[in-house]
Amino acid sequence: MDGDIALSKVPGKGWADRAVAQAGKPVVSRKTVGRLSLYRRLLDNLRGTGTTHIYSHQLAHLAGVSAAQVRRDFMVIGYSGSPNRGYHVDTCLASIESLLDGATRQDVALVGVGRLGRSVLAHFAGRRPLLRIAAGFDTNPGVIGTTIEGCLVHSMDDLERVVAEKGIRIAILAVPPETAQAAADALVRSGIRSLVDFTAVPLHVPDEVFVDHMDITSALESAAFFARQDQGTPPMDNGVDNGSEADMFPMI
Amino acid sequence: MDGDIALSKVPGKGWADRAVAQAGKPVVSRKTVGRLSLYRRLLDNLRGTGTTHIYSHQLAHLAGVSAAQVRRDFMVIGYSGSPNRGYHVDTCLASIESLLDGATRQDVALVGVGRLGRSVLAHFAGRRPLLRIAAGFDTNPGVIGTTIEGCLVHSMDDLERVVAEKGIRIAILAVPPETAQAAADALVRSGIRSLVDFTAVPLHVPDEVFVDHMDITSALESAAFFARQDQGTPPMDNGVDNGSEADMFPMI
DNA sequence: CGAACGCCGTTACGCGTTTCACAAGTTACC
DNA sequence: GGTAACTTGTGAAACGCGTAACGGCGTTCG
Ligand SMILES: NC(=O)c1ccc[n+]([C@@H]2O[C@H](COP(=O)([O-])OP(=O)(O)OC[C@H]3O[C@@H](n4cnc5c(N)ncnc54)[C@H](O)[C@@H]3O)[C@@H](O)[C@H]2O)c1
Ligand SMILES: NC(=O)c1ccc[n+]([C@@H]2O[C@H](COP(=O)([O-])OP(=O)(O)OC[C@H]3O[C@@H](n4cnc5c(N)ncnc54)[C@H](O)[C@@H]3O)[C@@H](O)[C@H]2O)c1
Repeated sequence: MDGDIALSKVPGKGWADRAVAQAGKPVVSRKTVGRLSLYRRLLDNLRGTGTTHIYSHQLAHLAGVSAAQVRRDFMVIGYSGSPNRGYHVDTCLASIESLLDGATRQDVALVGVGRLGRSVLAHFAGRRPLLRIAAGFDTNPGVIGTTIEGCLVHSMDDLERVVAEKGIRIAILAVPPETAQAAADALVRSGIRSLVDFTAVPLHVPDEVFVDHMDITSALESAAFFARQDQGTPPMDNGVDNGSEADMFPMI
Repeated sequence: MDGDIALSKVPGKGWADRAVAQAGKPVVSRKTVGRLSLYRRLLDNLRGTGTTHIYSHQLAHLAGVSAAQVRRDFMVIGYSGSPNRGYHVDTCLASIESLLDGATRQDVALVGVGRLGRSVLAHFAGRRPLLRIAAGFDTNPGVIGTTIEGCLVHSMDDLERVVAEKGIRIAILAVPPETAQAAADALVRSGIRSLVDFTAVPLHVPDEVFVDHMDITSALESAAFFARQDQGTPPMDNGVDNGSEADMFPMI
């Protein structure tokens, strides 16, 4: 895997690494994007409950991060809340979504429509209008041609053609480990830009391609290792920062 | 001194962050454990090909990390290779496994035996003798009582009892998001120590419990975000460190 | 035989991220 | 009006972690 270092593009040197780059394009690290995605879900749920404003430490508590982290993340994307009302849920949400979702819809390819693939498919079906799993690919003749959760499964032979036709730039890889690298190669050839990989194999792809490795094996083995240690989660956890533990949620 | 100036060397908190703790128990970071799990799989495959020795830069290439990283990781766990032969696959593997696997078998509980749960089950079935998914739990009456991949599915009502009986300290959480926190609470009550969470919800558990969050939604949204950026993963990749790019694999 | 090479172990360093801490602002209440 | 109690925003320290670099040591070849 490629670790999880951020992606800052430092052109010169010192430079304003945080905040917005001059071209309006904010430079956001990988981890920050992941948290923003989480904040978005939380705020979305929150809006359903009629909440209109929220403080950083409240959102932090929901997200399981520190309050300073929340404020910093919002600073990175250039969103400001009122000093005493906290963050306005609607505008905050809009600000995050304008960054995470693009202006146009992005289609995703799912390579390997097995158990895991189907689970992912079901989970994402119709959840984000601007992020749609638009095509499946497999080698199993029994699956090719069928439509699962509104997603048509193609043959792997058609991968490059379909990906090009639909302008797909994101792929989810859920094939058996042995065929993972070959499938990744095919995806790269067809011009993929981002890859979410579920195989246990570290893929070799060009540096321009973003890869996120969801290594379930490592996760479980890590869990097993730390289950034997005295303490579970040594590093960061709930930063109280300010405010009491009690009456955390009067919330308007 | 490390950073810039020796400011606070307070023994209470600064502490020896790296290296081994004095009690022979190595202090290994979460990320290092994850990489060791990866090395282990790679070395295991490698052994199948008859390879007996491997250099740090070769293993690094396979794992997609830098050679210095591999050497440091092995230093952390106290394994040394021969200066000129590289690392001996068998002994290295034994060293990693003695750290990752414990002395005794660890049983794992799978909570939520749906599509995702079944996929995980199939993936781990009989793969690690010392890490076994020993019990499933679900609320669906159609699933309770059945045996899937050699794993008997119990009712959620029996969770605390079965977990206690089997001495389970590790759990995989794959239930619908709405019920995730309640299931986590039940697991914590029954004395769980580690949790691999697949729901999109940030769980609130005591600090002693290790939690690894596999957030597929964030992963995909991050992938979508970076697919729109100009470059994908610019920073470090293949650490050449030394040695040429060509003839990377003469290998014995 | 010795010198040059290649790899390992280790230490020091640098970078990215997180947290601390405080100025500035806003509201509410006396 | 004044002040007390909250916020947010943000510079700067602290921290975690990966990388560069150097010494050491076997091997190999001149
Ligand atoms: N299930 C997990 O939780 C888990 C954990 C770790 C890793 N993984 C990995 O995820 C992958 C998928 O797991 P799964 O449970 O869905 O397996 P699965 O066997 O149910 O599904 C694999 C699918 O890939 C298809 N396929 C096979 N070869 C292919 C190829 N060359 N090109 C395209 N499609 C191909 C198969 O037809 C099948 O539909 C596996 O690599 C597994 O190791 C899964
Ligand atoms: N599938 C993915 O890739 C993906 C991605 C992100 C998140 N998730 C999450 O993973 C979870 C499982 O996904 P899935 O596709 O397997 O869903 P699923 O519906 O196929 O399986 C859920 C299982 O949990 C059981 N269940 C329901 N309530 C329960 C309870 N209170 N206690 C115990 N078991 C209960 C159900 O009977 C079912 O068997 C979901 O929360 C989903 O959001 C999955």
